[in-house]
Amino acid sequence: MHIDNVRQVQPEVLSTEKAQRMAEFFSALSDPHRLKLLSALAHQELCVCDLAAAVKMGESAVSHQLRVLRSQRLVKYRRQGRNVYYSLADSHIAALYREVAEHLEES
Amino acid sequence: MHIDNVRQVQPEVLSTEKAQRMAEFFSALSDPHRLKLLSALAHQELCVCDLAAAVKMGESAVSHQLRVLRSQRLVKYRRQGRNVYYSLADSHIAALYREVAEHLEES
DNA sequence: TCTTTACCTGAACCATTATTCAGACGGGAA
DNA sequence: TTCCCGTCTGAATAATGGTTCAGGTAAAGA
Repeated sequence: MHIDNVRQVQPEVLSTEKAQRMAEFFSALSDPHRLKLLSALAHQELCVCDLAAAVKMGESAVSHQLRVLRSQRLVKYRRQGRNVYYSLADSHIAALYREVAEHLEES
Repeated sequence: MHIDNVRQVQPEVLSTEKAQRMAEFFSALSDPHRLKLLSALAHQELCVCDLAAAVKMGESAVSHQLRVLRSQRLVKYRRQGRNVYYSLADSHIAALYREVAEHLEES
């Protein structure tokens, strides 16, 4: 054990609150079905039933997953008649996607 | 249901394999303790017992979490005598961190 | 060699999360 | 109003993930 190293690093460690918030954000991205939904929405705005058909999931399951994405503000939505149209919330998501894709390409 | 929209989007949807790999990557980042470990390593290289002290976890728990980070190549390590020193694997991690922090700042 | 320190591993237990099903709500059309 | 369609919700079950404990390996020193 090297107490001096520990003391140096301790103030740099993420606070529990920030670590928690960040973990919740990554959790929202840690499911293949949700990533498929996002990749579909990256292309165009879609309503729930179309999303379900595009990624081959039940509509209820899609609705549950969209709630998770909504809770982290990854998607936004608008109601039009009987349909609710979802789309990506902001541009960070696309940048994030590229970063990760790049990391995963490296063998 | 709008079959034309579904047909347009379907080829843009992530393949199951890629979605799976990406989900596993984000899963590795979806735990507050692992994020604390990474934030410590972003500052300097550390051995397991110092990491455990810095983030106030048991050494066994740290070892388990490091295995997850290793499996996604988020960290690398080298043995020196009885100690194993861990550090961040590459520069994408820092960029990723900034992207997410920016997203989370937006209220 | 025997002991100690640092680290890793597997299994058990507990907590969290995903999926499905059934039903409810809300808007539009008859 | 009544019915249908699209969407959401809550509960039950199944699966996944984290922590702890006990034990096991590897390296250094007595």
